[in-house]
Amino acid sequence: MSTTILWLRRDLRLTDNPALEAARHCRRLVPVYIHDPALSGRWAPGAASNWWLHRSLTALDRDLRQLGSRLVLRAGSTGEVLRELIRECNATRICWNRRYEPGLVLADRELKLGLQATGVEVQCSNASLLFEPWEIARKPRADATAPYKVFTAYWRACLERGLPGMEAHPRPAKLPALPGGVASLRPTDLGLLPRVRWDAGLQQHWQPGETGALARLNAFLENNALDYAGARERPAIAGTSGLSPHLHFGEIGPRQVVHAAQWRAHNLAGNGGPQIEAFIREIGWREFAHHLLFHFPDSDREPLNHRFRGFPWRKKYADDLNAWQRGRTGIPLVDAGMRQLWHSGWMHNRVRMIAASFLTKNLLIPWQEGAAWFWDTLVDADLANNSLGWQWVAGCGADAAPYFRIFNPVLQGEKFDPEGRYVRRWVPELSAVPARYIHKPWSAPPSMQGIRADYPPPMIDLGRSRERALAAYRQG
DNA sequence: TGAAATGTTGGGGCG
DNA sequence: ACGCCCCAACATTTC
Repeated sequence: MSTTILWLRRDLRLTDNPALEAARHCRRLVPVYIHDPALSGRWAPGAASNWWLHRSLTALDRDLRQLGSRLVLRAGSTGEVLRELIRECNATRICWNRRYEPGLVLADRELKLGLQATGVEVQCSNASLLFEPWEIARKPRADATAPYKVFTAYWRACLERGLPGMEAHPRPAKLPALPGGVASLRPTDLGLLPRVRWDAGLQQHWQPGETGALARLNAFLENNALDYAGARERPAIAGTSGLSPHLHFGEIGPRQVVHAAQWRAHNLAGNGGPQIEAFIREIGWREFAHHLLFHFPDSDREPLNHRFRGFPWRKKYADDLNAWQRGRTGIPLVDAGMRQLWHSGWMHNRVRMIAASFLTKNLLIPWQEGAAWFWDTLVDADLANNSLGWQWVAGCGADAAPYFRIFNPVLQGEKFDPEGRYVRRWVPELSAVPARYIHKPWSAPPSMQGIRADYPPPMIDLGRSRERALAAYRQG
């Protein structure tokens, strides 16, 4: 009887895991995670992402042990580690779930061919997307296909094809045991945790791992789904699902999410439907992002719209970029968002758009700088989502916001955080400012300012910088 | 998944 | 009763 290796990557779960499903019918199963920093190329994961990974691997090992198995941790060059492991345990078969980032696709293909050439059976599956990136395509001519570049058209094509709503592969009740004597590193050996323990904030906000992911999903569908469309716009409310980091690491899959959401809609008599539909559409944006990055593999750093290649971004902006990163722009809603990010490894989506608009439009700093900072600080840092989001805001992406759409953080605050609860939570220097002025404390009469002295004045005039951006975008 | 400027309408105060 | 102004509320357009 055979020994099978289950190579886990961004699919750190036991439910609805096609590679696990393919692998588990064997005599001996070797679940392995390989830490191979060289593989991430120019996008080495940031500290927040590494923190999450550490916790997630720990949780996965615990879950595997409950089923009579455990997680083997190795570090080094992926190909060498796998070959060595195959030799060590006489494995005849290896199963994994695909990744779609540029570089990894090619590396996987080479690895697969190399392993097959040595007589190892390789089986690849899809655990992380509703549709493979090549599965949805336009047909501009009868004899040609092309990737979508407009979300609504893309999503319509997905819906017409039909979302995979089938029941997920259930979590196995038991897994084949590991062969004896397979060595493993401990999670701490991977050096993923920060040397300076700044992660207390992350700790209190998140529960990495499959159990935490499923708890999030259920709590969201139970408590927030009914009012999703409205509540998700309000950063002071926990109205979003909070699933993004869990989805990134594959602690839960989009098929499970969609299936559970549709089931919930089915049980919500009447008006629940549109709300759930709005939620599933956000899963659609995630799919669209992966579709785009797969077909335009340099869109993580080059504008998709080539007219932006010579765009007049500012050249010297180190101090301004630093003020934005630290949440010291003097614009309350922007600062609140940037501090939420730093403290919790996450930022509410509406505030992401506003903070990104401020950086790229009001400050005219290249979107790549913002993307790099988000990459370093977000627990849900995901190359496809991050690249699409920044290009969308900057106006150079697919289906992008038109150049003249410049968020006014004051109006956005008054609209979506009317009492200023979000700002007060993350910018305590402003906690005594009356609601009327919380989003524009500089305009409060001196008698009732309530700003603590350590809060900076606005670093830039919103009106004038808006005009400057419009001029730059018109000519660019 | 904007904002700001401009245009239109209609009610109320007032001479 | 009437015209006029003011301005809020809403709609349209422009960036």
